[in-house]
Amino acid sequence: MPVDETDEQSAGISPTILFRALSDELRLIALLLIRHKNELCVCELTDAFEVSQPKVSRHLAILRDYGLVTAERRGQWVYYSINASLPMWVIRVLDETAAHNEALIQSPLARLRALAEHPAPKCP
Amino acid sequence: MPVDETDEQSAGISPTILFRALSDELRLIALLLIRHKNELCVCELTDAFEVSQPKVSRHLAILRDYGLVTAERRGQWVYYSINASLPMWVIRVLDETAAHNEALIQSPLARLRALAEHPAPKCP
DNA sequence: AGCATATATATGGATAACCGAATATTCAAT
DNA sequence: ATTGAATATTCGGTTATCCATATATATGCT
Repeated sequence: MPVDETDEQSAGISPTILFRALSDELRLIALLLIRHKNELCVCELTDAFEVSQPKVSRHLAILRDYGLVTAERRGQWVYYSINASLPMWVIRVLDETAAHNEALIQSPLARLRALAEHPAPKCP
Repeated sequence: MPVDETDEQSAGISPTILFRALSDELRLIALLLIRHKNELCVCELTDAFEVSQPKVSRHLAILRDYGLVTAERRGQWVYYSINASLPMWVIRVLDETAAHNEALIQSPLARLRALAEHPAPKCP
């Protein structure tokens, strides 16, 4: 289990914690997707990754415990966004990573878009 | 437009691997110190961290295996430097981290400087 | 109330990461 | 060749991480 993030906001995240969060591919890509789409709910990410829902939920919980994302419940869905109080350098690390590794998020992003289209997604 | 023709260099490091390398505090600080000082040998880092030599050596081996640093033997010493063929975005991630977390490297850096001074260091 | 959907958590087990201590290797100098 | 210093590697053990499965909670609808 992660860490005790007692402070709700603006806590300068420790670099070691940040990089540990990013060291898992699903967490990294999820973060980049969330940053790219502004917000995403669990079922969208579950579809995007084609993995089990508990797996996505667990990793999102880690990102939340680390203070990287915030969760907002809206109806039956829980939407995750980048924590607005993250220091800018963390955002720059994310964007730098995204900008030079487009292939990373490519297929899950394509799946996200496909779901937004025709096949009547169950999530939104 | 793709940039890498010389595939011997410009080793595109996987973001996941990069962040895993940085997720250990000793490795992260060692990397930042090496970047700051241009090159460092094992005994200097061992003194800077005040930990055992095998521990430093093991972590440097990981950084080397991941392609983040290169090692050059000079006499009895082995000097580690940042891998010159790392993509720029990786360097920017490192510098961004260093610039906004000065406290991280503070004490080992002070110890490095102290060693460069009076007490006749054994390494250099 | 009762059912369906979305999300979260708990459990047990496999694998990986890290560590300290001991041992190897490599080089320089006698 | 032997010694000593610097570095690298191996070994056993502990802890952390990840996973799949099962179950729990929460919301919405009828």
